[in-house]
Amino acid sequence: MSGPEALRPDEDLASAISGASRTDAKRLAIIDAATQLFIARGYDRTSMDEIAASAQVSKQTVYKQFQDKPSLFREMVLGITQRAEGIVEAISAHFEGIDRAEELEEGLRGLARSYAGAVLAPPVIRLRRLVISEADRFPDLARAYYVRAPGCGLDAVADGLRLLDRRSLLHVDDPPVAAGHFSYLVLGQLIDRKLFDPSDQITDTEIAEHSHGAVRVFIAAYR
Amino acid sequence: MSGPEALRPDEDLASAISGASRTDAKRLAIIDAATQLFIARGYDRTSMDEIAASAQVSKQTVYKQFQDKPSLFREMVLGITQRAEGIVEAISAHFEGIDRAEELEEGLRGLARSYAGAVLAPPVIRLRRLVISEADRFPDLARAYYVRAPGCGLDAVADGLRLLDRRSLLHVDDPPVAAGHFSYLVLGQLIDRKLFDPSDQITDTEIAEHSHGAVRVFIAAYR
DNA sequence: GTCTATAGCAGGATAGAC
DNA sequence: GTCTATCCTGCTATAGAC
Repeated sequence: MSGPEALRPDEDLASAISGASRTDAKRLAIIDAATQLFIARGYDRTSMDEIAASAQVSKQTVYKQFQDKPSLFREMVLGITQRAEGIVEAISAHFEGIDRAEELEEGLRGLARSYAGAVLAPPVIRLRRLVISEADRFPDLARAYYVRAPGCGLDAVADGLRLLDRRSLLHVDDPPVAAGHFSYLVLGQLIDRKLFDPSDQITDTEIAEHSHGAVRVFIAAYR
Repeated sequence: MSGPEALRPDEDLASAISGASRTDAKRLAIIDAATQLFIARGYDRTSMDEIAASAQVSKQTVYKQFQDKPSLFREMVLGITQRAEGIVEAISAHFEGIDRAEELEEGLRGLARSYAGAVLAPPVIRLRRLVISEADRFPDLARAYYVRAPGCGLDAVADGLRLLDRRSLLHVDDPPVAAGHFSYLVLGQLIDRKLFDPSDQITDTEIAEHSHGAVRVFIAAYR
């Protein structure tokens, strides 16, 4: 609501300069605490008391800022999802760096490694599990997340493959389908492992080896 | 515990003949009700009262048969997982039916279709989501499920690919790795869609088209 | 506007009748 | 061994003090 664009007399100077009112700061603290707790403990096992305590705010303040627990959960998930854009840019950058045929295999390997590294990062995979877990209770939220996170990744890969097709480095008739093949060759099994076993620490070496095989298969099919 | 192999004096004749005591029958009814409810509503949102009511048994009987809610959940998941063996046999049968090079592509397509159909069946995918959802609370159970269900599927595919390699229909140096490629080319994206959107009805036609593309990529890499 | 206190309720687990 | 009734805890959400 309020932002740095206006000085309102009911705010003290410090908060006006910092660009956020006290209530906005508390709102952020609440969202932050909710993010940590929901991701770490799940929806049902996180109580509004815990969120308030962790945000160092009273429970009443939480209910002033957010209508109820479902609303807070929605805002948290949708807010965090916007940060997924970083991955998309990284994917595009990798593709654009592939100019010549000799660079193709190593370029795709590098892409696969950073793609997998981003998706398998502990907070990211935990958020994925959380959203999947609550897909029955929040079906619209799960669909929105799918479009914004995995969907955007797939789109970025499709765009990149279209580029490589134009550069005559690959033959890609149907970029979205090919993007699905690439993405799930690279990510499918690793995501599954992490979803079922949160404690499974997938090393960079494993990711690299897995990416190597996945890229080899992909290139064999689309060269 | 008890079964048809022994007549025990503390059971009446009818239950001895039927092979199950009254308590065993109730135990089964409880497991059955728990299966339906846990899969439909999740762990936290299913109460022991509901399970008892659905099994037409008093709550006390539930607690006589099962120590507590976690125990009941564990038995339910491990019990249902054993039925996954049907899929494994179907996979093996498909592979063994592939004898000649002309049959390869269509044979693998048929395999892919029935593999995907089995894994994406609503109760199966819901169980998968349930186990993933509770992976933090029941890590041992999630690992056991992964080994018994997706793991067995992967093993069966690896065995089949080894067979096709021996028959010189494919070149498969590392069957487990190739099985991962095949399985996640076929299943990855569809599982993801269903995990995020339970209401997404994937048609047989979609499965067939997806399988077609996945098998084309796989064969291009492993022929 | 923020905190303390509490209403109201649901669910897991148990005690005691039969 | 099975059912009815109950205890206790923990949670969401709100009312009222300051």
